[in-house]
Amino acid sequence: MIDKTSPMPLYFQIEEAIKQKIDKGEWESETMIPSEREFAENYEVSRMTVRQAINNLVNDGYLTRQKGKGTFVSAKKIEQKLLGLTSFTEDMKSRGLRPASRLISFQKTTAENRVAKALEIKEDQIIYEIKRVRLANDIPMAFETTYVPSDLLELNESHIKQGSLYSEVENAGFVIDYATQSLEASISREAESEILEITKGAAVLLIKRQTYLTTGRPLELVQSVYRGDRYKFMIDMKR
Amino acid sequence: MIDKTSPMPLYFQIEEAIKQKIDKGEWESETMIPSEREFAENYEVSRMTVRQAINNLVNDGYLTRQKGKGTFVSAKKIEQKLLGLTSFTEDMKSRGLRPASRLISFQKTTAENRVAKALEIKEDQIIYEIKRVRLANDIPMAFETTYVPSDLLELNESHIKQGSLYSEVENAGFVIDYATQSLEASISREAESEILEITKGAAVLLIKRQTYLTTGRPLELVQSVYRGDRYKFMIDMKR
DNA sequence: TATAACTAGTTGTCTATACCAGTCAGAAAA
DNA sequence: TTTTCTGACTGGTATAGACAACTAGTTATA
Repeated sequence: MIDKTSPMPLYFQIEEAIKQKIDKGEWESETMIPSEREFAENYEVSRMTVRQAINNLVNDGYLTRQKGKGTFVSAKKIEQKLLGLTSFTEDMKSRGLRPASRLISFQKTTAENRVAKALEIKEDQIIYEIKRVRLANDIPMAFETTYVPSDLLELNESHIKQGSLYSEVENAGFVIDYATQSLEASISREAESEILEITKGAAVLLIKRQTYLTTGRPLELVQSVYRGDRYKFMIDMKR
Repeated sequence: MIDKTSPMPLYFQIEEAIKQKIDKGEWESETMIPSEREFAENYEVSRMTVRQAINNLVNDGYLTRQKGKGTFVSAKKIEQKLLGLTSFTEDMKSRGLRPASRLISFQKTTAENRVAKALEIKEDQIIYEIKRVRLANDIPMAFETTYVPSDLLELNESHIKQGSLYSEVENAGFVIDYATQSLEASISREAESEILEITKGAAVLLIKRQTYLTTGRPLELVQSVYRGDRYKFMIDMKR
């Protein structure tokens, strides 16, 4: 499992071995992984070498250490890293609210000019268009429209209904690299007012997000209309 | 400089010592810092301990290593990270607009409850209250109110008019550590409408920012009302 | 029974040492 | 003069061991 004659550093090999077990689901979230001393004995390396491997994985967010207890597999990675940026679900949970979604429509269609530009595709290319109402404690919070190029992923309604779009992205072997987001204040139009259960002309927060893969290709364009009276966008910038 | 009897880990003390030299400007960007072996000898600790300190600073983006050459101070970090978060001026410049300010009022007053809580001071404590209109290409963009505890800094009108508040902070030897920000959509009230030259009831973006020093003390509370029709808040999340 | 002390297991900190792998300048050889 | 080599520097990898700090369960004690 570990090749001491390889030019690859031992700690790196151990790192990959652990990452694989996590990615393959052998070690699930919250699982305690073997202790540093166990690793050291099994792989016949020093404990410090094991620590270097684990340290890197902790820095990358794969693992969490707890003094006196052990080292544990972190919750899913993408959700953590782009927290608040990608996931309505996580955003609401962190505020102590119960998130839910109601699918309004799901269809394949051709990209109109504005969307095509954002997704860097041709105007007549087929895309998925997903419209959802996002709820917190059963109160409508936002109206969200997502656009995804259909040549990237194979999607159907059940994917959207039960799980995260991002787990599908992962399954397809794609990795999200970064996202850009814009926020602006506006006044609700007729269409949104009804769905969000607010009066026409009420304040709304328009959030537009574009997510990019490590390949450089845009994965999605998400446009959300949040209720101004119920939603506050929070952001922390450290050091 | 390093206290071996302290309960603080040695690597942490070394970390802080290096950070200080960087923050104080003693070691500028691109400067090569002493080698790991030098540190070890000077502080009378093992090289591995020095490496742990440096590793953390590399992970935090303060330093970069180059095998065979040395370890170097990274380009300025605070400006990078907090850019667009702290400075209206920089924000506008990056959009190709010409920023300007018009001072509406500058006074010493006592903190009301809400402000006192945010600044973590007592309700009757003296604070500066600075009200400004922020302009971009001579068009009113935002109405900004800043609150700063008066025991932290000595401020007067000319400080505000000519320069940045932040250069005063620096002069006083303080270092900004992090900031939290919230954004929400609302409807303009009478008072702002006039100043921002918009109709009452137009969409506005309320931005509230709290800035904290490395000492843990809040430096300022800033409340801004941005015109919804002219301002879009942009944010990039990488990795 | 309730509390205190112990114990085995965990990660955290630290040492002293060794050798490997790039970098660069100056000495030696062509 | 130009090229090559050598040596002294840098950070990178790895070892073996020690003790501290914390956790949780067990055992001894009041």
